[in-house]
Amino acid sequence: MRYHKISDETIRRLPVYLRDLLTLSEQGRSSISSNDLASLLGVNPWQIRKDFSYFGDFGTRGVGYDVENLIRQIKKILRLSGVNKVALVGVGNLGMAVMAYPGFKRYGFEIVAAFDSAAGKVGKQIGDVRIEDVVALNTLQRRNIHVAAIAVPRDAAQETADALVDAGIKGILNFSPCYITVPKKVKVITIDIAMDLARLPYYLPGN
Amino acid sequence: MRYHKISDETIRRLPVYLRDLLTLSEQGRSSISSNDLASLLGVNPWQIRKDFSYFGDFGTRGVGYDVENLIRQIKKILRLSGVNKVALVGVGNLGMAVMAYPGFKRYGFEIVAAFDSAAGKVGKQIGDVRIEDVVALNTLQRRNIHVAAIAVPRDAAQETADALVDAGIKGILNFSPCYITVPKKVKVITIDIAMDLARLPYYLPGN
DNA sequence: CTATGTGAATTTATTCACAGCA
DNA sequence: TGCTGTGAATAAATTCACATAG
Repeated sequence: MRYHKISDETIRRLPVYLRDLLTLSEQGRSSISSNDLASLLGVNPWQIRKDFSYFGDFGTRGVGYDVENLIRQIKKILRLSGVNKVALVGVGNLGMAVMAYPGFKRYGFEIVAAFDSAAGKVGKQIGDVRIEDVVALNTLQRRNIHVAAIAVPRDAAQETADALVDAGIKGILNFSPCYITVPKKVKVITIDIAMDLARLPYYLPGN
Repeated sequence: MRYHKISDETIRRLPVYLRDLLTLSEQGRSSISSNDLASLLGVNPWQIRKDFSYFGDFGTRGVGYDVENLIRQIKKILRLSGVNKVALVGVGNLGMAVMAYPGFKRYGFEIVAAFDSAAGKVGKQIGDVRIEDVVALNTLQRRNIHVAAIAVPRDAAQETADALVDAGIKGILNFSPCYITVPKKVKVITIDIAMDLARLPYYLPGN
């Protein structure tokens, strides 16, 4: 193994590998070849081997990859080993779904705080989390929360992002349908499910 | 303009361009340069010009692009011009959020049917849509619905996809956290928000 | 003089083919 | 022999630079 800068495309694929490896682990599978993993994931075996080769010799030739070891290594690279505390801003329909989404826990994420600006929502209890007023965002730093999800209406997204940056947030998952500007040191990943649906008709047979 | 195969990357960006162009249009803006659009979107101007050049000469040199015309052209390429009827399978937390998501209407999508397997949910009315039993999926073809969203638990995703393919569905937006196998003529786009969150810690400053 | 449109150059990512290890 | 790991080949996407049109 030699040093390589890991490409963003590889980083994008790692969570997908991890997802199915966790499932395999739950099913008691201890080892898997790149071929089998590839057909499970719907990708090419050499893509998987290439991706893995960027950061280590994980496999055993003639055998395959050890599932548990691979999980450990991928988690380490993605920095998913511990628990990642996440704050949510905006507890509307989407925010509620985000809070209820069972997939996060699997990767060590826990939504430990929720904020909204509507007086009617503040104080309400959702599971273990009590909705706080957005003015309390500045408590995030001292509470050791470095990642936040934005699920507010478009017009409030930029000001929410600004407040989060002021509160020391280092990574933002943006569900609002717009581009937000942040300092370079802050990483933003925007998810707009309408954007994905919008490219589906292009691929449909002619009509 | 010459013929080029439009790359998937370009197709992925078109809905993002469209999103902000629609906002500009609502704000009454009639024309915009690639530079201004680029800074609005957080991308490079030449990327925008290159993308647009793949399918037409939309701009006016020295002036910029006509917003309304650009919207019309992008919609035409993405086949978003009319109304796209969408069926939803799985009306849990995520399914409810999908139904309530205001972003779809903007691109001409309308969720006109919803299905669930839980007896307690079947028959319930959500807005204009009455939840139907999944056994009624086979009515989709005659109802002229060609696109469906899957928001069922992982273990039910593949069988749901199979049923949708049998029902003549041509495009699937898969919210379930797994790969699903379908015939080549059917297009699947998988959205797993946990996958996006999972690569965020990688980009955070070292800890 | 401004801003588009596009070949050419560069960079990045994917695919291949096979050497090398268990 | 089976499957990984990886240089080399190929393909694809991005960036540049500038000719061209309004």
